[in-house]
Amino acid sequence: MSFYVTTAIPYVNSAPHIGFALEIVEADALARHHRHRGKPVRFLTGTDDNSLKNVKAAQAEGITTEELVARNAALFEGLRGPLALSFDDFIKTSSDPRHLPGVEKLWRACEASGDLYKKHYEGKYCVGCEQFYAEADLVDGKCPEHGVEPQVVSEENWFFRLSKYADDLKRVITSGELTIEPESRKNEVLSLIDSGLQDFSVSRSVARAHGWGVPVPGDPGQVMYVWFDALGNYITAPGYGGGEDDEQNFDTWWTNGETRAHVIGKGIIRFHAVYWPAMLISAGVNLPTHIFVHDYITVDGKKIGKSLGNVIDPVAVTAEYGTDALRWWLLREVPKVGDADFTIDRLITRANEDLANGLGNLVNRTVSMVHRYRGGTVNTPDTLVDEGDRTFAQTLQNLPKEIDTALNAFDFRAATGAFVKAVDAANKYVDTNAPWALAKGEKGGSAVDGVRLDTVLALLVKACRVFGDELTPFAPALAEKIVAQCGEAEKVATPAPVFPRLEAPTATTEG
RNA sequence: GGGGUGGUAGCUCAGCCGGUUAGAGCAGCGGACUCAUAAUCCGUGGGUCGCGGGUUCGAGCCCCGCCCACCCUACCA
Repeated sequence: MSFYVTTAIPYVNSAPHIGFALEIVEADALARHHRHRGKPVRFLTGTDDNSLKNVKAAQAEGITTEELVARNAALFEGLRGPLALSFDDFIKTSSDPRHLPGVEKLWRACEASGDLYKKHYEGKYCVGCEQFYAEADLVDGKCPEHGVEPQVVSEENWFFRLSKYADDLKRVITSGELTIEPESRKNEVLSLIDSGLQDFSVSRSVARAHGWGVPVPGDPGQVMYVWFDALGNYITAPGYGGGEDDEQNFDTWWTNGETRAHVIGKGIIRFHAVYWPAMLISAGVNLPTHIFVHDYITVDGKKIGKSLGNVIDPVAVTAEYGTDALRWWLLREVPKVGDADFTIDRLITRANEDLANGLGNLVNRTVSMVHRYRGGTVNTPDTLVDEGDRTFAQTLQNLPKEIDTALNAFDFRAATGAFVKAVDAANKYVDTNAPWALAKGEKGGSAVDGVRLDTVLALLVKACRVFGDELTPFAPALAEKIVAQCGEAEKVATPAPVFPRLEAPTATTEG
């Protein structure tokens, strides 16, 4: 019955950008949707604190790693208001008391299965990437990503016996026990598994980690590879490895949960769809049921990068254009497969088109007419006899199901698209039935027109109420305004625009 | 080097298992209406479906090669 959804936990060496906003808004839309449909929902997000990159970033600023992590984690947690997020839990892997015991338990469970072993390892390691590079990958002896010479590292590390799990992984992914969406990503993972899985290092020396990270149980000279501990957050947060109450909580959301979904970006599939399930199988813990992989957001046609100077601060965008506009763009325009290009212009166009002109105007004209022609009172007919009325009523009735279907497939664009289509149908319905003409007819003595006017207005109010309701997962603030505006039972509130058109920024800001 | 994804109207994208004249929205053009946030509604122009072959009665969809963009991953077959 339950729905548990997570985002990846970003490492916090800088402020959140719009790419993470996409991920967390998608997860939020899912959480709100299922909550709205009456399911028990738990939505987790948090920060990956134990990355060596955080140590480096802190050094560069001359502050302690703890300070840096705390400060930047606050920026991520602070997205809650600006993005209207409804997460139930926020875990910080370096300071949350639940995390350490849970990850230790996970480690020991893998160890007990005989899947952790020590091996001598030597290689060229880039601190920026936190990974080893083969000689051939280096460009002029330097890391292709960061342009610096990697360190030569030689040490004994713990390894995880990933090679052992190829068949298990293939089985769970092929059978759908672990669903990977979109399908193309699933195929990608399967071919990745087929290409051969090698054991991977799950620890590093304390020295290389600058003393930062989760100590390996029983081996104080080593700390866990950051991915090992970071992935663990998905189960340590709901209570794995905690006390009795925690374990009960863990059973509710994970072990016995109906849906356990991870929303992640395409760059970290291997960790989530290969390493993580293997670790869980090894530890005897249930697997996630769904992994949804989103692509990236580009800005003005270019990849997001600090060096390019095109980092978009989602908080600044919402301050300028509003939370609903940004959420709406993320959920309405980003395709399920393929990168999406963000521009302020598109954000504005989308919001004005759908939310102001389409939905907002519909609500406004509907409520206004109820006031103008009926003094704010809705007279609902007992039955619908008109063919057009029935068709329209059917459209409204179908909408929730269409949204369900789309969101079950993680297709946000299809879900919001179905919504917009229904709003369009409502605006057409207004014009087709021309309530103003019916009002005229009634004034001229036509009782038939009067009855007809009641019916049309009642259906429109119903439509607006349905829209207010169904909009909740996507644009919660606007949804609430619409619900309030449409009133209850036979009364509607005083008309006032629920979503004023957005103005484009003045051209003087260019260049 | 290997694997993958995308390349469909000016723009953003749909096109399920191959099946009539390839769709939507926006932008453009023309018209209607007045309840409404200069909103809404109707009509309309616009496409060699990246390129070249092939399979088929029939291909945007399948196969082969190539080009472009992006992602993952490696010197292992």
